[in-house]
Amino acid sequence: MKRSSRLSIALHALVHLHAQPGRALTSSALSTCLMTNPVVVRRVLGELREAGIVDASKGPNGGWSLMRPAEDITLHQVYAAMGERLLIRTESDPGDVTCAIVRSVDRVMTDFLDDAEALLAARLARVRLSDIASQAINAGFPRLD
Amino acid sequence: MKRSSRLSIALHALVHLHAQPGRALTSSALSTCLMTNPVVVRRVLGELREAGIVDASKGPNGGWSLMRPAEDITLHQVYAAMGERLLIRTESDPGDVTCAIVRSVDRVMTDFLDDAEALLAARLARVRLSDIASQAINAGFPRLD
DNA sequence: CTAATATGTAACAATAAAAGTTACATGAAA
DNA sequence: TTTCATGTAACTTTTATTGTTACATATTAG
Repeated sequence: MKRSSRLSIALHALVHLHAQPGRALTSSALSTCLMTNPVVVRRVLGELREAGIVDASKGPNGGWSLMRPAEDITLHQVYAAMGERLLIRTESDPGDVTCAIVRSVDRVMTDFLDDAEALLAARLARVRLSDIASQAINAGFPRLD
Repeated sequence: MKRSSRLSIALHALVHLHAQPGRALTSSALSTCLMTNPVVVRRVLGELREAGIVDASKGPNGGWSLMRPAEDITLHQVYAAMGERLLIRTESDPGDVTCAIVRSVDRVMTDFLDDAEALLAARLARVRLSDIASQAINAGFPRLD
């Protein structure tokens, strides 16, 4: 699989959990849907568990389930829970800090990105898991383009 | 060096060119300042050359120079010239396209990111190379924090 | 003209980040 | 108490980026 697919995996898993209310889904079952590995699913959902978005139960009939309705789960919560960065941070060589030019480039970029990050966070907060789920249901036709 | 440092390298190089008006700087000289390799500098500045931001001349006394004043070079132009992405694109497994959930997650994220990208582009267009350069000059004291 | 010098670029190596995998300890439930 | 699922460590594989070497091409000074 490609890079930075963790957020995509998380959202995909959450929609599946929402689509199967009442019963818990195992990381093994989810990993089949998501075409990945059970451990990868556990790693991703583990972070969402710490944020109180999902919960896991062990033993027979165990697995993952949502901790609150899809209307109350925003993309921003998911994004924050995973410590993900939507913005690529431009990095300079740490050995280069004595150069005033490098430092000012870094400062300008950092200021810009912090600002942009706040902007994105506000927008992410407006998208709910239920929005994605309803799109998935409406788009039940096999459009492959 | 770290990941996604190309934009940082580009800006750093541009400020150096601006700080030495009149004469061309070689990729070798720049690579020393930027603590990287001449070929890396040529690769990065080569993209800016195609966009008409800098130019390169060969032979003795050759090297790189700005094609227009720093006031007329915006971060957006640099960013666009390099085909860089400030936003990380979340990627799903291509084999997964038959799943309606994956497709709708992708669609929602793509829409969101396209929207955010446009927002960022507009903000980048407001920052000029001269802004960064003047910060570098004002910050001539050795603050290492 | 030619020697010196700089870019342009291909090809390959090294590095680092992300994901995949295996293995097993831990805990819950029937 | 057996079964099943998570939690997590350790390791391997994969991929993206950067670094490096090598050399062809072009330009300019002398």
